[in-house]
Amino acid sequence: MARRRQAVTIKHVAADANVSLQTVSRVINDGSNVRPEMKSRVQASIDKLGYVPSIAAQRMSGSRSYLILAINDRERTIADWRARQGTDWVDQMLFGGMLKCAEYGYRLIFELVDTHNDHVERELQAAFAALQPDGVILTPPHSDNPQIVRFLSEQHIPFVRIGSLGDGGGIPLSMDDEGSARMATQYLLDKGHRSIGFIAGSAEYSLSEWRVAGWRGAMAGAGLPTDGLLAAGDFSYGSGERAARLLLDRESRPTAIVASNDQMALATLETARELGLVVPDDLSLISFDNTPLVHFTQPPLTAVDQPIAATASKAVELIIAMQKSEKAPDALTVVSADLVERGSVAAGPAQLHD
Amino acid sequence: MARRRQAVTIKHVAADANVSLQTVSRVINDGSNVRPEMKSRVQASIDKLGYVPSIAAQRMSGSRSYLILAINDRERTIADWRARQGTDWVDQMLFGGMLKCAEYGYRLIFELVDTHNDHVERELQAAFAALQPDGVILTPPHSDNPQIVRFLSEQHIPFVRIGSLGDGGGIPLSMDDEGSARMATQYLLDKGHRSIGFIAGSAEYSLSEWRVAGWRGAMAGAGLPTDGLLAAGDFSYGSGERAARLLLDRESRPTAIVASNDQMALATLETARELGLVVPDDLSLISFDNTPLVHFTQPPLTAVDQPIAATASKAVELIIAMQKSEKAPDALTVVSADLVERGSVAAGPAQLHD
DNA sequence: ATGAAAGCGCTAACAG
DNA sequence: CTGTTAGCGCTTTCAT
Repeated sequence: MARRRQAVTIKHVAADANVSLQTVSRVINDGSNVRPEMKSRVQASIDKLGYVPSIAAQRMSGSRSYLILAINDRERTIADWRARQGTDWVDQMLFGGMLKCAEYGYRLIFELVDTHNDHVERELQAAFAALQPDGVILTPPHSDNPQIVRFLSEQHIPFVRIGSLGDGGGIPLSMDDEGSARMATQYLLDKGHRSIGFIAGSAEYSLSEWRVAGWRGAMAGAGLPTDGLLAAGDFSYGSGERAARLLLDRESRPTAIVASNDQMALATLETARELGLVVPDDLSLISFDNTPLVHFTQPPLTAVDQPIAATASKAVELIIAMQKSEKAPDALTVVSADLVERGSVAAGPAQLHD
Repeated sequence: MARRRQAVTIKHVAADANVSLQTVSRVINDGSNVRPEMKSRVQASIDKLGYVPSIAAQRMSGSRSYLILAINDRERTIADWRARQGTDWVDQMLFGGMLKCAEYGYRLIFELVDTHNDHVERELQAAFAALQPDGVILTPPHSDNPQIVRFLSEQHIPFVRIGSLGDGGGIPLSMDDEGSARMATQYLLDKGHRSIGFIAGSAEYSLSEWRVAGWRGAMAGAGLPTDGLLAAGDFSYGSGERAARLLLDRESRPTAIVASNDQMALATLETARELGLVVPDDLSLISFDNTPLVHFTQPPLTAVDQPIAATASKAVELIIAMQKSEKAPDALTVVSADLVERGSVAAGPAQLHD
């Protein structure tokens, strides 16, 4: 390969505009301390020559790298890719994160990291040494991984922790899991349901307990008990089956169930069918996440839409803002979720008896 | 932000191993012209210090950037992301491309580019100036965009053109569209079908016509006519509906249909239902792509699996190989596709009359 | 408000 | 086989 050189560099621009390199650099960056007329002259040369700075050179000179690392769980991500069940977490991360990056001239780089791994720090160190990103987006369950959080804190780099309360550094960013679960439960209560089961997600994810808390809160608010209505799951289809069976085999089974993700909702749907229950007539069902499969079930699932794209977009904004201001936002940032009504919820007993 | 420096650089390694920078550099790279004992001494220091080279510095010094650009169509990609129908093209590209990159210490950067845009060249130029990638993966319809191909040729950089025959430069890489369509058609012929309709994809994609050619070839091989059995589509659901109606409203309707992608197959399925036809009893159906939705239809769709991950992986391999060898492979590389049998194909008339 | 000089981490080119 | 030198493109000092 021939030794590649930059086609047009800051030198060309400087020569064309008849100014020093420094002035061009100032115009490219904050633009302070440059007379307006100089600025426009330089800008004209930049446009004329189609100059775009090399991020490698920018990074080399101790400035920004314009790279943001989005770190996801390797095991889970690869499993999802392999399964081809339509889980679109990665897509939505890109949708929100990448497009927002593009607005600011940044690039998003995806990185898969094993949580269950002694070498996490080593892995991260390698990625950092190679890329020197300006910021990092952490997704669950990494957001609460102490090793990762400690490492990032030491780097003195802005990092956003999605689905974490943020103790130990970094910028916490929540999708309002508790509020969403409360909303979904309240929605069922309003429809006349009184006995509402809940299938929890993996305890490895903090958001799992928040969702449980939201459901508990709504039930308590309506003066209803939750005994025997909570079943543990781990986000997998199999765990959803077991949890659904546990809830539905009871003498007085719930008339509605909220599942902590779509896979477990799908399992619940299937289990209900096996038990001869019709959704939504005999059992109302709300799922979490709103991945593509909710469109294709029979009936389509009413679901809490996890605003992944909006959250990723927000994460990028927070990182870029913090890079400039040097300080993190003082409050927890929350991106709220919506409930998408489809066909898996019917009126409950209380409403039917009206 | 404090001025960030590399924690451990080539200098530290050189000092630790008591050799020159150059020797360390040699060990990092090809490793030629270094005595084994030196090499292992240097390697020991590298491991001890956890040294990883900065790609920015490597790029600056005129070497590789270890960055590969995967270019996708902006409009279509964003539409898919927004629709959340489970199209997993991007995921599978990452699955194959990113993991293969990681094996070689490269990174994959996703880039969205508008095909229908006068500024394509400008867009590409900007991405190149900023990142200076070592190679590019082009996906349809960009693979046959003359402006893009010309620009990349001028960059003297290896680039792979997925779904293109490759006139005008670059490394062509095919998913064997013609062969797959022939295989799917032959599969239906073997099942006893004689009247097999075909719904074509957008003419903007070369692969659309290859798929048609495969179908034609199989039909011709069986001595069967294709008159009136070809319907045009553009990969959208709506176009699939129109095409299906055209084929199924005929006096003597086909007993089987091959659709050029899943969305159009889904539309065909729905159209058949509206016409009171049962799939697969009254109509057999094979779709192309094998995106997640095929699992969720009623019945699940028998489909040609587009090996996107394998293709992306191959693309990365080709780029890296070419970077080293300086020369492109002499023949068209083909990644072959499989037919995944599900529930949308039944025996046709010829077999039933046996 | 502008310019000049130094250096980031690495490798190509050239010596030895 | 190994070391030295120069320079990639840019930004940070530091002058003016």
